[in-house]
Amino acid sequence: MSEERAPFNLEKTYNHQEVENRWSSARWEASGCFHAESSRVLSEGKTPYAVLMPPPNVTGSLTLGHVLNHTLQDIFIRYSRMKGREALWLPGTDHAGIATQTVVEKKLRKEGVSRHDLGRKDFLDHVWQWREEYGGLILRQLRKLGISCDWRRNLFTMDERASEAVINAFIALYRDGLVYRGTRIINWCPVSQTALSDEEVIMKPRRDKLVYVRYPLVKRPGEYITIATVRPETILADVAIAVNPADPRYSYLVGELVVVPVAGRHIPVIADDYVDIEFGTGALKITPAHDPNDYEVARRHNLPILSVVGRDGRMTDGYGYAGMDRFDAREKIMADLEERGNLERIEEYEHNVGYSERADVVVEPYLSEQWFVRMKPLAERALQVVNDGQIRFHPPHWISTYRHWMENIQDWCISRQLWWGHRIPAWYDPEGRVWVASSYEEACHLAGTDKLVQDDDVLDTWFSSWLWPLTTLGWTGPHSDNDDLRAFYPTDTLVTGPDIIFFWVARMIMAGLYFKGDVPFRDVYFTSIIRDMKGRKLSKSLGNSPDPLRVIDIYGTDALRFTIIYIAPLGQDVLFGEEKCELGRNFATKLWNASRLVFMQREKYFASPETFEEAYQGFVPDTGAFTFAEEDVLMAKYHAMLDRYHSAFGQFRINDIVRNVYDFFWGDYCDWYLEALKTALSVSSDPDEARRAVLLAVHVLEGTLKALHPVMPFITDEIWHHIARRPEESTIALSRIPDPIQEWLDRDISLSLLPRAVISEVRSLRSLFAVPASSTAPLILKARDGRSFDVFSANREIIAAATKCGVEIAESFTRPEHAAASVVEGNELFIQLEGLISFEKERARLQKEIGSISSYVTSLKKKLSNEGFAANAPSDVIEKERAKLAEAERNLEKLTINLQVLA
RNA sequence: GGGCGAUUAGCUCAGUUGGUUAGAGCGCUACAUUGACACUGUAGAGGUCAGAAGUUCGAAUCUUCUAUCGCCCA
Repeated sequence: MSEERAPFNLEKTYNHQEVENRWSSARWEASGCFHAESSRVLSEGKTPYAVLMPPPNVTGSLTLGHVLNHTLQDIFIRYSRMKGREALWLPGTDHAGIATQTVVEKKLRKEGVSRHDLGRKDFLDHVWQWREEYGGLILRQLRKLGISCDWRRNLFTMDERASEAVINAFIALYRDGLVYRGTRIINWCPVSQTALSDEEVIMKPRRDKLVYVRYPLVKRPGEYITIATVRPETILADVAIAVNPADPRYSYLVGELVVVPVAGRHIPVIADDYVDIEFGTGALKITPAHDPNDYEVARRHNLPILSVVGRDGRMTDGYGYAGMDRFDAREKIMADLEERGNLERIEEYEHNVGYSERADVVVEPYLSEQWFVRMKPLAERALQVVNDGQIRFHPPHWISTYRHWMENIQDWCISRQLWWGHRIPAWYDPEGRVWVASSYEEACHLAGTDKLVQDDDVLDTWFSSWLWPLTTLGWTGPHSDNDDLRAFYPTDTLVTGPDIIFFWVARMIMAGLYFKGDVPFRDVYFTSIIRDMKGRKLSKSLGNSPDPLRVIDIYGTDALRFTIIYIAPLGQDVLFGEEKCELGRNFATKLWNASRLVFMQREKYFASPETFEEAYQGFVPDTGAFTFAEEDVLMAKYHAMLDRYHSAFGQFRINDIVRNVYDFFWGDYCDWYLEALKTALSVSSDPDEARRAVLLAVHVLEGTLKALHPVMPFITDEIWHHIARRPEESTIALSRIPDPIQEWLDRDISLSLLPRAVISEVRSLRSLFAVPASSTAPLILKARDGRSFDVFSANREIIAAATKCGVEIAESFTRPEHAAASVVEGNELFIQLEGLISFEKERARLQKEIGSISSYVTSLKKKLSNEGFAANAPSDVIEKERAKLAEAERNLEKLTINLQVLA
């Protein structure tokens, strides 16, 4: 326990690097302040709050997307912790099957070795070694963000515990008939040489050639059917020509045979509703091995299946193209078709083509035997819980996207022809029968033989990710139970990008319901997509993605966190440019300097830290002790800020939170209150009064620091440690954020706002008449009534300092000559500017002012005399309009008199 | 083709259930540098809220259509 004596004030200038290093995550982590315990929920009755970190890919490095996502999660977690909940943030990383295997293979290739040279076991050793060396990068970078996870619970999807869960989940689904093995056309990546799920295929527009090809009719010499295709190389695998049965152009040909160009085979003309009469020529070639729709047509018509493209994307046909790349074969076959007279014409054609997400090559629809998860039974309940609000989406419009996907869901291809991943727990006996078991021994026992061979394939990485809400809490299979699960499942808020709503969010909901019988989380916050200033997606190839670590070096973590939240409204894309971080940096500097001012005043009026702390400890703001109007305004604005703050959290409007605190602190606290405080202290002759004023300033500063802490954790902890001497290991993160007090919210501060209004008006007039800033002008205030008079009197010095005027508060009416005059809520003010103003100018100004107020009065009168308005508008609205009118008329009258006096 | 979203000041965006003479930040203009802060302060200019029609006493806000842009799914 080191008791560090905090200096009584802050350094002159704010140095974010020094402060952020001092409160680095490492230090927070060392104190264990971010650890959560199930016992505090189960035995001490604390309310749990849990967040699952979407596990970043181990091959990844920090992007702005991570910054936004993790800052949001940290804000939720820190806020909940500061509300007194047992806050658990579960971190981890994802083994990213294809990406990681690709990275390691590339590295080995440089050393001249292929994974096949090494063999499966040695290759996997290399992957693990790579992961040990480089896989921690992303987590180290995340720590720079100051995020407050319980790092003890860090989980990797390939860890033993997580792997056990994956295997047991697979087995349970298999036994329930929800996992099956089947022959299907799947998305094949010829580069990674593995199957992909539909979600791993990115549709991209591509300019291709639509080739019109003539198929001669066997029994009608000289006649032919023309089809249009973008994949002429698959002509070699055609098994039929299909037409729509309702298409009169072709109905007479159904049942006849045509000759496949180049191949020379005879294939039938068939009729099927699937064919679109409008598209191309209305006749469609059927190539079941290379198109999923054609595959279905072929099955309906009992047609054979021919394949001409292999696993590596090269041709495998028997017509002389074998070994050629599929795209080269396409060119060659077009030339050959032309030579043989089968080519009718070629059109330019733009269409969407599927690309492999990782390898970025055109995926090949490929017929093969794979493992699938039957999705329909899982999707029904998963859709239900979102429809009935057991899980809420923020913003809610994502529900429609989710619903649409769930209602049209296809089975999930989960096998991957990779080595890095969870190997499928299925063994084949010599007869080819499959045995699914948790181990070889168990499989032998089931099969009654030890001559078993394990399936070579591994499971899709998302097959482990969909169990994340369970595995992070120690679940290893359907019968798992432990304190963490009991305390923290279901978790509370999931923060993720809408791009993985199907990949991950939907599947976690399915898994949670299926394996645990309950939803995995209550609220899903979908983050904004970050783009560059031109609105383009951030990408490595465009070179338009700023390196967050560099931005942090320049502006500071707090500044980056603040800025990205400030500019990222719920559910909207964000245009980010580094220089926007000036906003956050400037705010951090403002916070620092304002605190320094407050601490300077504290130093002036309190003899020592001890005397201050003693007074501060029992301090409660008391309206009776206020000496100037801004103290009253401050407290009302402060509580209004807290009120909006907490309700914004309830509504997941995180960017409202920062705007709210920013506006309060900069606008009210600094611009108005601190300026008034400086004057009040300088003219005060009562040290007790001065001390009370300083205590209030610190009180509101501390509350604001707490409210800001979830967004700017470093600077707030630093300043908080200067409010009172606190042990080094104590942290603002474990303090409580104040709640608004109703009494302050209800308080009418309209009188206390009068000095502000007068100050603004005088400043505006001074500026309008170009009164030199150096000259002091006499200002006469004529109060509307006794209460206004009292407020002006009590704040005379403050008004004088803020306006650089000698202020006289007049009781009797003495209209001065040579003055600029104005009215503020019925109170008249005159700035004597003899020799300084032109009467012409003042007259013109007054006339303009009177003109605009008159038209305002007219519009208000019109509104109020409208019968419909009187009959339908709520009474408080009518009251408000009446008050506006009365006010405007009063001002109008006084301005008119002023004009008459001038004239 | 289907679905979702956007369109408010030069730029980037707030504007929560309809009740403002429509706001902020940046940029711009003018003024202000020895007491917290130029990463600042004060004042100011700048908008027929994409267009049209409708609902309503009242529309940036609700409805319909149109235009432009973006995303997702065929």
